[in-house]
Amino acid sequence: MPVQQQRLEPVSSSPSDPIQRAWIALGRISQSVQMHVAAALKQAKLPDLQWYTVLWELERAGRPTRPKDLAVPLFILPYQLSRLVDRMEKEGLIVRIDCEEDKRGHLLEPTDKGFAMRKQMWAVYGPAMQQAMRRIADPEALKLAELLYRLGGVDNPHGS
Amino acid sequence: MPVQQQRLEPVSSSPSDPIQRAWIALGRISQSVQMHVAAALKQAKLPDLQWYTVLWELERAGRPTRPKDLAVPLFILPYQLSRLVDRMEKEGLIVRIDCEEDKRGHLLEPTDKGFAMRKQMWAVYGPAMQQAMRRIADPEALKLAELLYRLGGVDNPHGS
DNA sequence: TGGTTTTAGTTGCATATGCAACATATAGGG
DNA sequence: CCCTATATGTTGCATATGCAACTAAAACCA
Repeated sequence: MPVQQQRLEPVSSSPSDPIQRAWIALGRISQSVQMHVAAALKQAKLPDLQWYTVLWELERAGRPTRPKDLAVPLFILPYQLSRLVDRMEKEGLIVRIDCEEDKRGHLLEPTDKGFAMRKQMWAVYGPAMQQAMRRIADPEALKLAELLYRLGGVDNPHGS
Repeated sequence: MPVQQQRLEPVSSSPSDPIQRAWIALGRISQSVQMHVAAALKQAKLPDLQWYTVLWELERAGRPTRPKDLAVPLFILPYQLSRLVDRMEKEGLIVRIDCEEDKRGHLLEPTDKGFAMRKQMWAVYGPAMQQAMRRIADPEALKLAELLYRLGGVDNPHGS
């Protein structure tokens, strides 16, 4: 056992009440609004939000993109993305094309059907998001985003 | 088709930029902090956060509780809870006991092992939450919780 | 009371997921 | 150049999940 200890502090302190309240609120409310949008998409017989995000990232990139470059913005593990791409390719929304520079991987690109699907999904997604967020006004929304990004340690989220 | 229209407005408007920013921040940051805590529990070879929440709600209730009364605070569907209870019962953390008043259902109660497990999980969960939330101070956390609850339409969350 | 509707909870089945192991290609170092 | 280490994706298998169909008890109601 250590003979000397610099300070006497609790080894691992319990979160303060405000922190716990924020934590709980974050879990509950994010789940609630996510479910609202997910339900809207399902009711419209459209694919999952994740599919939208893939299509959107590919469209935003504006060129064929490597899975590994998608994995980061999507917060997704490689094997998860691999199967997600499988399903989306099977539905004809994206295609895997050979990558000349690195024969291990490939490039992903939306098909025309993929572009169309993203638009179609946005027609449901947008209004559902609006509805889910209807209780806060724009200035509060900005404040909320700012606090969240500070919490997440993101410095400059305005660019993307 | 309608002969007269009161106003000329887009049928379903796109969310404003601040709303979209808040939406995206909410999704990303909540996922990020949740994953942080989930990883800490997994690394400690402890069960999922959901198990904690079940144990905690049962402990908080202070008496045997019906699944249907848990489903609401847990934001969980009946069939999900049914299987969650299966697994937790198999691990000896909770028990199903017969309900005299309503023979359809039963009551859930933590075992001693269940109580112990909740404490043990909190020893990891608490510090992990602290760590995940370390970037915001208490006053900001309160502001965040307030904004989130307003967004979710919850009036008085201070009680629970 | 007898019949219908609701509520509480479970389950069969198809699909999705996590994890660890795998295949293959590139990069790095003597 | 060869040998090892690392990076990029994929996959077998066990487990978890969503959905719809199901059982059974309670509530309603005529």
